Amino acid sequence: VVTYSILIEATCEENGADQALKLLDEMMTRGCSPNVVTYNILINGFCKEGKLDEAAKLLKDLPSIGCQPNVITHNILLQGLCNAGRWEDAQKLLSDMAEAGCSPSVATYNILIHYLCQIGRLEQAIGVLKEMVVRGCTPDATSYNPIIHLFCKEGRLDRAMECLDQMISKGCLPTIVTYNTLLTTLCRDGKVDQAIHVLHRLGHQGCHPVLITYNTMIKGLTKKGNTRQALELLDGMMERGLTPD
RNA sequence: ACCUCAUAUG
Repeated sequence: VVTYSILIEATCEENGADQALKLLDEMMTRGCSPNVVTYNILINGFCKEGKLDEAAKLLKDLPSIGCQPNVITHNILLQGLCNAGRWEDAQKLLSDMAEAGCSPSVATYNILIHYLCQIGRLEQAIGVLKEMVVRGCTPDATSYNPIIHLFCKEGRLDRAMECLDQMISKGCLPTIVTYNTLLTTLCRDGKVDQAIHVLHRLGHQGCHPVLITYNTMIKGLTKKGNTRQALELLDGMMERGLTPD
């Protein structure tokens, strides 16, 4: 079943999910039973092609085929619906999920937060963040990053920095993406000194600057006319084994 | 073997 599932995934990517269904038939003919992973792969294939109704139908039919959908099955469809902006259908899926006794995972909430932030619904996104905690899911950096990004986009750098402090105080480790988001905004706003300060501190949270980090900082410094310090950073990045582009 | 992939520079 693993062999066939891998092949079905590759077929989805190269020839589409409809073609992959033929391979599903073949595996069953040969006496090999697909499992939930096999079906998840197919549902994901349909979603990636925008064939959401096909994906939804397959999910709905699973129990009668003798396969119980799991949280990943639902997350896959949820992501597809969000990408298509079908928020109502996404809500419906969440309630179906609850009804089926399938508990949301961190990824479930992250998909929702990311979507809400993309469409600028900051308050709703924060609502989901709070709800996941109540429901026993611990937010991770993927939960916080889109919210920080939206704060930055809306010119609320203060709230973004607050959010960073909050995640750290709750024991959630920021990633370099978190810092790149903040550094970009600091540099754009001309607050390069503060950016430098943050750059020097991100190592304390287990993060390491990457190429994007340096390009952002160097841009910020040169914009301020501080070419000397920009050149120092160039040396610094090469010392760390990073190749300038 | 399956779901989140988010951040720049130009």
